[in-house]
Amino acid sequence: MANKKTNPAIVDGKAPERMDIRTIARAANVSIATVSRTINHVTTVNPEIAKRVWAVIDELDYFPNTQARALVSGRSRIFGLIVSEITNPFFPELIQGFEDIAVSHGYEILVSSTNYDPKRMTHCIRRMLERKVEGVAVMTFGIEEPLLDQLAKRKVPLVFIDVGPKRPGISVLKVDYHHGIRQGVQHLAALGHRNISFITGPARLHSAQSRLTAFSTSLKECGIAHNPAWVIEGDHTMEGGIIAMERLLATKQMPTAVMCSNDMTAIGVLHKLYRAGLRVPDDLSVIGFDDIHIAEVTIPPLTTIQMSRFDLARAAVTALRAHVEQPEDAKREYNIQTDLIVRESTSVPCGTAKPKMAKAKSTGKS
Amino acid sequence: MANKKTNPAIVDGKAPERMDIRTIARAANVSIATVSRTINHVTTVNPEIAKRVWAVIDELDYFPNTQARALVSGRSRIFGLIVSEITNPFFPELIQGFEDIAVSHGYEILVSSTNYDPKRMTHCIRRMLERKVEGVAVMTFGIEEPLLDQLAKRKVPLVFIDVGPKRPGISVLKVDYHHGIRQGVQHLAALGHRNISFITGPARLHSAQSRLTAFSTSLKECGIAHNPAWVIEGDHTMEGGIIAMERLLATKQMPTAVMCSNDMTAIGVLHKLYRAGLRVPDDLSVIGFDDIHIAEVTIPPLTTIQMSRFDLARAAVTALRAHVEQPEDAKREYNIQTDLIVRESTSVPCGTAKPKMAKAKSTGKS
DNA sequence: CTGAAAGCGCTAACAA
DNA sequence: TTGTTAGCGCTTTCAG
Repeated sequence: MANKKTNPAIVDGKAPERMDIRTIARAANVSIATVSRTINHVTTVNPEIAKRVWAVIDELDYFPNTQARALVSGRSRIFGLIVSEITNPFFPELIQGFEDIAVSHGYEILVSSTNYDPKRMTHCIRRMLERKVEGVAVMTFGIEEPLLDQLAKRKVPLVFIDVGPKRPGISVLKVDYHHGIRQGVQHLAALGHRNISFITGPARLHSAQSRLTAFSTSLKECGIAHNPAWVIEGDHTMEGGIIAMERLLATKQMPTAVMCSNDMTAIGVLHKLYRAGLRVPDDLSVIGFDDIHIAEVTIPPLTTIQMSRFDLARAAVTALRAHVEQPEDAKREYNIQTDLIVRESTSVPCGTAKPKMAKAKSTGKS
Repeated sequence: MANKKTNPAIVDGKAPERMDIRTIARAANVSIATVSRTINHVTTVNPEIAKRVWAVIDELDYFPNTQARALVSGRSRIFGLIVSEITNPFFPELIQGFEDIAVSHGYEILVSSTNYDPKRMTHCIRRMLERKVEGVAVMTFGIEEPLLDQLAKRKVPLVFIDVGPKRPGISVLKVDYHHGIRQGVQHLAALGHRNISFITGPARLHSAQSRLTAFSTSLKECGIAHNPAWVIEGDHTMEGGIIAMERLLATKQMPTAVMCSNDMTAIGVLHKLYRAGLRVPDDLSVIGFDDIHIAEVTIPPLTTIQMSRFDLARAAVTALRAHVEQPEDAKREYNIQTDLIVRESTSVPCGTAKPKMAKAKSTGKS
């Protein structure tokens, strides 16, 4: 009784129940192969016929089954995106860009946040592998080895930030931390600051190290002494910023300015200073890093170093696509710039030019 | 002549190239059906054999191809999650919870933000349909009709916030705005405020309307007059909060307290007041809504009404799973509570005697 | 340029 | 309890 592919819709005259490629083929009076070619814009299809097929597709409101497509073609058209923690505003802004760009190129994205938990990381890699992602952007500012092995073993194209193994299929987004951080230090130096503290990110994160290194290098460039007691370890969270600032307040000699490894830390610092009754920037200047959206409205608005989420997202997608679509001309490295954004959390050192006012009132505004 | 499924790996003695179910079956000396049953924990499999199969699976580091599985079973195990804008901190916190819970039940999630753009919305529905999501949580605080039609037509289970059509396969998360907002108004009233302003969300969003209604109702309950001039339309963004506050500052008679439809608006308000040289809560009390993470460290820390992202996420996943797995006992409605969190942005009205310590769960630290 | 047919890797009857 | 087999909906040779 070999009825070929037995689509009931075809057997009797009733309205097709299953909206599949066969239904379209039948309605357009062509073979499923032709429908497939039409959908995939294969140029050898007779334009007349293609038009007819499209008409049917539109009329019946048909769209191909992605699962089936992926299964047979081996291409899922999904990119994975792993971030440290989605609740840090930096990441949603990055995700947004990544999504927009990926989607505009026909890819879907699978986001997952690891919360710095190796277990989660492993699990999330596994999920991505199961869903057969065609590439993964690891935007965690720090590489976990086991992760890498799992992914590399399956030969999934990867993009990292800052550092990554030099291997085919892997690209790295090189962030020029030094450029922006030097601007920040110079800005502080120009204001007259000589005693500058730095609150780092988690010590094991490579990007946090890079930022710290950029800071001390810049300090040297400005001929400013580097006081190790003023380097406090934070963890890129507000809470970490608060704790770090507490520790800083407890030191013998206070700095006149603080640079933070990211904006969330700076927000924590601002908060702690507020609690301590200290004014920013009158008593202490504060500089952040990232330039997340809310940095514009902190009190006072945060002077910070901008790292473009959009550039990061675009470079990541570009790299991944290159690996998938034209492996030969996939670049190994992409450069990302950073730049100082001066707002109002920086000023001359305490006791310098501006006379202290008795009351903490509004500081200079635009 | 029918070599069965011709897996080259099986033909010769070399290491298997394709890691599929057949490779496992062969290595474990069973049929692929048995492997499939083992993986799916079908109880009729002989424990001895199952053990052997699992051993092989572990050894070869095999995992099933999700695409194939989805294709044949008709179950993608993907839930869609649509949010308004991922860059509003409220949403990442919700996404995080949704992801955690969904993943713990074996579902993957596809997130997309509409940015209040109907075009994006349509496109994103389409993408979800193509990926064959088994359900969609529409966490946009406002329904767009066309969206609904598209999804409903395909009979995809849906979860909405606040309102949604009463139809099988659709659940609604009823947020009890009134409970928390009344607490807020009472808190203000107890402090002595009689002149209270409300900055709304986008007028077309149902949730924004509900919050406003809850506000005016609560006002009446406290016997406070409702002054329409003090109801300003915002848009749930910081910028909107700034603009709304500007308009409020321009009114003839200023209120002594402001309630905001969400925390981002409140943050904008705080910023504008800072700019205007006004102190919070001395000159004006401010209350937010949502209790996003940074509300704890705004300056001053924000008194706000908490709506649990985690409860929302859990209810959404629960509802979706119910529709998929036990349609008969899927609930139509789920209730979400809201509660006042008193911090430091509220105090007695300007000009009143001495501020007294606010009671309730104050989070005053050091 | 178009159609027939062979699977992609897996699940789910149906047999044994 | 286990194995055999027929597809899920689509892409892709390979003929015609």
